[in-house]
Amino acid sequence: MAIKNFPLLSIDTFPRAILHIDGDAFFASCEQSRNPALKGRPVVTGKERGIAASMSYEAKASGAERGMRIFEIKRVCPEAVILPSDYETYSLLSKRFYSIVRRFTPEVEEYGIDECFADITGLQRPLKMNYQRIAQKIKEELDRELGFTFSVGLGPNKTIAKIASKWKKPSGLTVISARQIHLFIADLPVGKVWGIGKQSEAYLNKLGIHTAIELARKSEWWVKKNFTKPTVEIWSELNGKFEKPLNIEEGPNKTSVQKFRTFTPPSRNREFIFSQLSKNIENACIKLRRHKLAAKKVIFFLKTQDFYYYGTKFELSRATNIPSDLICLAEKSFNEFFNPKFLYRAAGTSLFDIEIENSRQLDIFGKVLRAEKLTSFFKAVDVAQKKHGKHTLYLATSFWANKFAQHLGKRGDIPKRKGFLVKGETARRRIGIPMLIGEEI
DNA sequence: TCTGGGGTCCTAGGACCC
DNA sequence: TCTGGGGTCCTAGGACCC
Repeated sequence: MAIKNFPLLSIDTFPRAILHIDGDAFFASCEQSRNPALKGRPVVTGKERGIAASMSYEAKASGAERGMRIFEIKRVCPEAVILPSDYETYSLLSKRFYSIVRRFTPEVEEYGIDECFADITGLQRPLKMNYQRIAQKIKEELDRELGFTFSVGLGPNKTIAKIASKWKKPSGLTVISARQIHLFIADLPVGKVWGIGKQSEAYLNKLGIHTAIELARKSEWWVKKNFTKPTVEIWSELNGKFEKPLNIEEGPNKTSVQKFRTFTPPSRNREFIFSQLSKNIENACIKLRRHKLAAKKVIFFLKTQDFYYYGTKFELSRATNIPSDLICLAEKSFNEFFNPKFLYRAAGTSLFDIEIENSRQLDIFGKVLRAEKLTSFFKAVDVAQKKHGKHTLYLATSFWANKFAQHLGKRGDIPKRKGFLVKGETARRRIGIPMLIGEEI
């Protein structure tokens, strides 16, 4: 099964033609795209937490690196423009990105906010272009319409397409046919291969494997003996096979929703910590409602200053996306996982067993009426928030968390900058009206 | 590097059943 | 019951990704 050194042939066949498309310095590029004055200048995002999340190539050239402290960035690159992350804008551009790729093929996997896979197998004839030309065309449309560059890789499967898109950055277009793979993986450290993490890398090293080609050349028997499914699939794809199908379900096909936030400084104040949890529950529910989903299982958890997690888990009698239900539950169980002796750094919730929202479903106690009322009430809240801004209306239990956020002037409540809105989007204002939700609703 | 915030998938092993 | 073997379902937790 090991690959051999084939001579390079002029005709390369692609049993499957898979693209991996990656936005270059995506967050920073989004900022430059919406504010042309920033083009050509070093831009760094991540101001809100003091750690660089993304940076433009101009900033990278000055020595800025991902994960650096903002004060370090200022030292190595004093002229850098430092901005807070604005995920709403980034995901907006991300959607435009996917839709441009979908002009060419419906087989698109939205893999991350700044990257996707696309299957263009069999499109040469209908598009009257070879695969490389199709890749080129997609790249041109992305670069032009979004106002920044993308790096594209073409290969026989996802693993190789990933290697290809990374080959030349920024603004690269790299083609790796099955018979050229060995040229690209000969010096590639095995830990750089998509899906090989720290653990696997260490284990592979122990077995004497250091480069991707050394793994590719092992026998199937050997790989199956030493590894489980994920690594076996990677091995197979390094040998040019197509093993990992694209997950092309569009939009939100989530299996879980998590909202989690660290607060500084850490706290042992019960009221404050509960309020943080409450706020996260609210936000998780907003996310569910936005996608018309509801969850049947929920975990509430706290993270201590020394990185231990404590939490509790519930299965509900029916799926919900109503925060007051969950907050009630969190309140009742809070003492099970909160210990006033500990210092906490974060609180969060995770919702899973997700279903399509269905408010008509009767709960075992027949509380459907109240549930329906609440559902329509929170629908109205969603509408109001769309109009006035995300953190204008919130539950009273989240009051302290919101106060705290305002005080720090960060997170989620960044006003949209004018001139960058597409139709239907409004600039946001922050008002901040706490409201009480009681049983009487 | 004293450490964000979201996710997905896989596997081992226990519970339970015949 | 002293004695197997086999199946399914579920869960917790690990590993990995951006």
